[in-house]
Amino acid sequence: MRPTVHDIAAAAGVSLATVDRVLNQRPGVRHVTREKVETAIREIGYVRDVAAANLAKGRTYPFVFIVPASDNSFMHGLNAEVQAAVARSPVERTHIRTVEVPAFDPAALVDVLDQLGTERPSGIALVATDAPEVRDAVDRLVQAGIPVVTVVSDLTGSLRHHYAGVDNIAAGRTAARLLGRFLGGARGDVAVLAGSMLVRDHRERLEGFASLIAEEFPGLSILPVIEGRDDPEMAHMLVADALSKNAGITGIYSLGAGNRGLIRALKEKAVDRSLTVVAHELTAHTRAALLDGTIDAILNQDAGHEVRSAIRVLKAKADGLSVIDAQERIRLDIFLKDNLP
Amino acid sequence: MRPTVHDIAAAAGVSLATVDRVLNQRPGVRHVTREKVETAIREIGYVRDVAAANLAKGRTYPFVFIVPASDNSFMHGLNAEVQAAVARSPVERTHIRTVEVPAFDPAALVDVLDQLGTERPSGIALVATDAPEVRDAVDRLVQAGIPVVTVVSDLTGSLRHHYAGVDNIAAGRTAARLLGRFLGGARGDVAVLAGSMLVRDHRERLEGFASLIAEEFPGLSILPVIEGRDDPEMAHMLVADALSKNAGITGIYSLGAGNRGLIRALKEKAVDRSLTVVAHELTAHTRAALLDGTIDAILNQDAGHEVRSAIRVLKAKADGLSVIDAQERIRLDIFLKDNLP
DNA sequence: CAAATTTTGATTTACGTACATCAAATTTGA
DNA sequence: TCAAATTTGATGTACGTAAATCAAAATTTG
Repeated sequence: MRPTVHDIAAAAGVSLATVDRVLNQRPGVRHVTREKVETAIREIGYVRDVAAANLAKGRTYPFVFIVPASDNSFMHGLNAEVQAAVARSPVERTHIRTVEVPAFDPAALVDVLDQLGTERPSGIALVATDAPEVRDAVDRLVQAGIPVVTVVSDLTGSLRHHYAGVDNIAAGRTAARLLGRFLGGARGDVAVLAGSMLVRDHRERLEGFASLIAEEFPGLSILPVIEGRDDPEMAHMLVADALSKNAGITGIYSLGAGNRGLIRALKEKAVDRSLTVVAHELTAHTRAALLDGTIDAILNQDAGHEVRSAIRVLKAKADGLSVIDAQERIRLDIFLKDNLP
Repeated sequence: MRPTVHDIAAAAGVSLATVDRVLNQRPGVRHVTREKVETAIREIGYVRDVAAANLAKGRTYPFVFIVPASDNSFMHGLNAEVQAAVARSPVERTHIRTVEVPAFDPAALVDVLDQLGTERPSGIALVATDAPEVRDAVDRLVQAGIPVVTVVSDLTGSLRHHYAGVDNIAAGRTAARLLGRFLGGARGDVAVLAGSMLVRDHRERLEGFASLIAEEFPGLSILPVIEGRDDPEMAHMLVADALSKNAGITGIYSLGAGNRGLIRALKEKAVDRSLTVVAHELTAHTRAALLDGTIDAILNQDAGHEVRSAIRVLKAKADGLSVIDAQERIRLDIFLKDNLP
C-alpha cells in the first residue's frame, strides 16, 4: 500500500497536524522538526495523492488561453481544440477561459498579460508574439509564480516554463531535404510562400529551409519570399503570377497558411509542369491536394496535442509536479499520400 | 459548480441511497424510480467524479502486459517503457504486472490468456501473435468483460477493444514512396530486409511496400526478401552477401530489427555506391547512421506512446468511459536527418 | 523563575463517492 | 385486508488530504 500522511507522522514521531504544516508550508514548525518530517517523507517515499488533495481542497485550475484573432484554418483548428478542452473541463477540474488578442500586436498582448498578473490564474497558455516587451511581461508573471507555457510560437529568451510546439527551424530543414531529395539533384528555382516575415515561426521555417538548401542542394536557388499574409486570395494571385513569369520554378515550399490559394494557382498554372510542392498544415484542402498529387508532402503540427500538452504541463506546474518529457514533445508530422490519419 | 449525487437526489425527489443504487446498478429499485433517477442524471448533466469514486473504492487497476521474450532493441525499449509505467503506478492507481511469453508461440500466449481469464485483471495489454487460436482466446476474455488492447502488433478480426500501434501497411507504403521519390525515378533493384515473414507487422509492411512500388515505381524491382530474424549477425552476413552479388541494388528497405548488422554491411560494402536506405525503428545505431548519411530515412513508432496509450485506454474501458480518439492514434514518425528528437 | 511566546498535538469537519445497515414506507399476493 | 415481500429512506463510516480550532507542551525572554 502506498504510504499516507499517517505513515509520515508515525515515521517522524510527530502528529498529523505537524505533517500537514510541513506538507503545505504552513508556519509554526521548528526547523529541526521540519527536517525530521522531510526526512521521513523522503525515506518512506511518500507522494501526495493529488486526487484526494484536490478533492479536499475543492480545487479547480483556472487557466487562461490567449490566442490571436487570426482568420486562418490553423488558428480555427487551435480554437476548436481549446473549446474541446473547455468541454472536458468539469472532468479535468480545469476552468479554461480564452482571451482573443489582435494578431501581431505586442502591446495588446502585454496589456492582457499584465491584467492576468493581478487576476492570478493557476496557469496561462499563450500563442506568443515574439517581442521583447512580451517576453518581459511573461517573465514578470513567471517571477510572480504563475505557470506560463507558450503554444505554437515560442518567445525568445523568456522564462516561460514550457513550449508546446514544434521546432520550426528543424521543420524548415526537413522541408528542404524532402524537396531537395524529391527533386533528385536537378537544378531549378524554388519559390517560398510565407504568411509574414513578422511571425517568428515563419521566419524560423524559412531560415531552416534556406540554410539546408544552401548546404546540401546548391543546384537549387530560392526566389524572393512571397508574403501571402496567410490569405488565400492573395496567395493565389502572387503564386499564379510567379508561375507565369518564371518557367524555371521546379519546387514550392509553402510554410504558412493560405494554402487554398496556392492549390488553386497550381491547378490553373502547373498541371503540365512537374512541380514538387511541400506545404505546412494539414487541412481539408491540403489533404485533398496531397491525395490528388498537387502537393507532395505536408508538414503538420497537431493542434490538439499542443493544447492537451499545454494543459497537462500547466497542471503539473501548478501542483509542483514533474512532467513526462517524451510525452510532451510536440512532433513534426510528415504526411505523404500514404500515411494520412 | 459541478452537480453531485446530492443534486441528483434532489432533482429526482429520491434519497441518496436510491441514487447510489441506480448509479452502481445495485438491486432493489423499482423500474419507474430507476427511470426517474436516470432522467435526472441526464437532465442536470451529472458525471461521476472518478477521482472521488476511486478514492472511496480504494480502487486500483490491476493490469497485465504480455510481451514477447524477443531480444531486439525495439522489444527492449518497449519493456523499458512498461517498467517506466510500473514506476508511475502508485500515482496512477495502476498495478501493472508483466508476463513474458516466448515469441511467435501462439500456444504459449493462449495459455497465458486463458489463465488470466480466471484471474480477471482490470485490463490486459498484449503484443499479439496473429493466429486464430490467439484471437479466440482474446475474444473469450472480451466476452467475459475484461478490457483487452493489442500493442505494436494487432490481431486479425478479433474483438479487442483497441489497438495501440501503427498501421503497418501504411508504413510500408510510406517507405516505398520515400524510397521511390528519393531514387528519382531511376531504374534499379531494391533489397528488403525483414525479421521474419511469420510476424504480422513485417508481412504487412512488405505488403504495403511491394504494392506501392508496383503501382508507382515500375522501374524498381524488389529482390527476394532477406529474412534476418532480427539478428544483427545474420543481417550483416545476408546483406553483405546480397550487396556483393548484385551490383544493381540501388535501394534497401529494412522493415524489422537487426539494423546494426545492416549498417555494418553498408559501411563495408557500399561506401562508394550511392544507395538509398529506409529503415524502421529509431535506436542509437540507426540514429547515428541517419546522421552520417548511411540511412536516408527512419520510420518509427514510439513505444512510450504506445504503452501510455494502452494504459489510458484500459483505464477508460475499465471505468466505462470514452477515450479521445485523436489522442490515442499512434502515429508513424518519419525521421530525416533534420527532425530527430 | 515566571511570564510570554512559539511549537506541537489532538480532534473535527469537509470534499464526492461507495457501501453497508436498519428502519420505515410502499407494493404485492392470497 | 393483512402479512409478506419489495422498495425506499436515513444514517454512518470510509478513502486520503486540507484546514481549522483549541489545548498542551516546549522554548524563549525578561
